[in-house]
Amino acid sequence: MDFTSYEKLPEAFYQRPDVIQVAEELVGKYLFTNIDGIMTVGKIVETEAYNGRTDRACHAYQRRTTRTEVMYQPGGRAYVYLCYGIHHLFNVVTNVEDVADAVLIRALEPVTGAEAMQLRRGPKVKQLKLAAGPGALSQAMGIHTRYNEISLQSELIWIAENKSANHTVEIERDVRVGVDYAGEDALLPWRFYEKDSKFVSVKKQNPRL
DNA sequence: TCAAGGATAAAG
DNA sequence: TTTATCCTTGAA
Repeated sequence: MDFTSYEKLPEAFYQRPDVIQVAEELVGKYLFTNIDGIMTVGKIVETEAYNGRTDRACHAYQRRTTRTEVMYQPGGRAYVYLCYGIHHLFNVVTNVEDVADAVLIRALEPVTGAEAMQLRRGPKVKQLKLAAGPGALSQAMGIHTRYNEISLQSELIWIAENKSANHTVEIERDVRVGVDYAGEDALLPWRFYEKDSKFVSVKKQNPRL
């Protein structure tokens, strides 16, 4: 696979003030990991935005603790945390220092290293499900909470765009998954995914969006 | 439908 | 120190 037309997103991409826009623009970009000597690449097909100031669904909402501290760091780092004691969820920190925002990366379409993803996920997992869902995605890509806080300018985990792609992906918008605890903020249309992609984790939940 | 599982944050 | 809860998954 030739990646010469792929360019790593600069810190400035992540440090912009509107996490909603960043989440939307991350759909169609490419997540790379080079972990345990294995390069894996997937096209991002599903994301969610979390806003630390207004959004009850965000871990950093009205709190600055050991866990959420990384979200207060400058954009362009990884926020990886353990969910339900089992799943490592990968987020991208956005916005500037002291302003806590993040984008959850929820699903990928495998591009390179599908065999490695299959090995990490287990033999029974279907192709379409290799990285469909945030926990599955991290397992497929080798992402672990040990990589919390690392820079996305590193050679371990990064995101790139394909400069030679001549079509933009069509993007659908929906409510976020698994945030019922957030009251009315659970109704915000802050999930973005590639229209008609079979690699998305959850189908449309609110048809009016 | 439901159990798995460990870290987190707030309460005691 | 205890306890409820969690940005989920896959097998029943």
